Amino acid sequence: MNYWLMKSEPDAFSINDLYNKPDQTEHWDGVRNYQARNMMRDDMKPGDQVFFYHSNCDVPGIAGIMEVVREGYPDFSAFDPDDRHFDPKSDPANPRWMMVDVKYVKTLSRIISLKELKSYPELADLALVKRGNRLSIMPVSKSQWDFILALE
DNA sequence: GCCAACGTTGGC
DNA sequence: GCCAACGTTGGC
Repeated sequence: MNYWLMKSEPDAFSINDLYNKPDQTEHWDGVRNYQARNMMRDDMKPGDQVFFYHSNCDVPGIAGIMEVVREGYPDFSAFDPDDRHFDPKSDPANPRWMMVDVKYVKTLSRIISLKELKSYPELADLALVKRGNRLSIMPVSKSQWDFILALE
């Protein structure tokens, strides 16, 4: 099993929004970055555990946990001219962008803030805390995962 | 294949 | 709202 962290702006889609979805499941559409796409296409499998990270908000940090329930498949929002993430270069016959489905697992009892995550030497290698990192999906090691969970 | 221009991300 | 970081685009 693998572990991940996925970012979302809570104004657009938060852990509460996921909680309120039918079956508490949603497709993670709109990712338009090749590195992140490759991880969803090649590496994320049902059963993988994922931190839900709230970005670009008052207190950026880890807000909850979700689980991958469907492996990578074409991101159909790329085919919709009315969608914010429409990409005319993504051909339905040869889709450029992929997504996975995720299911709500739990909301943490508190937000574990970016500021706090940066303060632990144990997490120095976590891509999230590296300067300038903008990846919206990143791998988390088992030891990092366990360490962060123990902070709650 | 280089690289300047441009757009986006996301913390602060 | 600012701006550093950085990915993408497109002219050459």
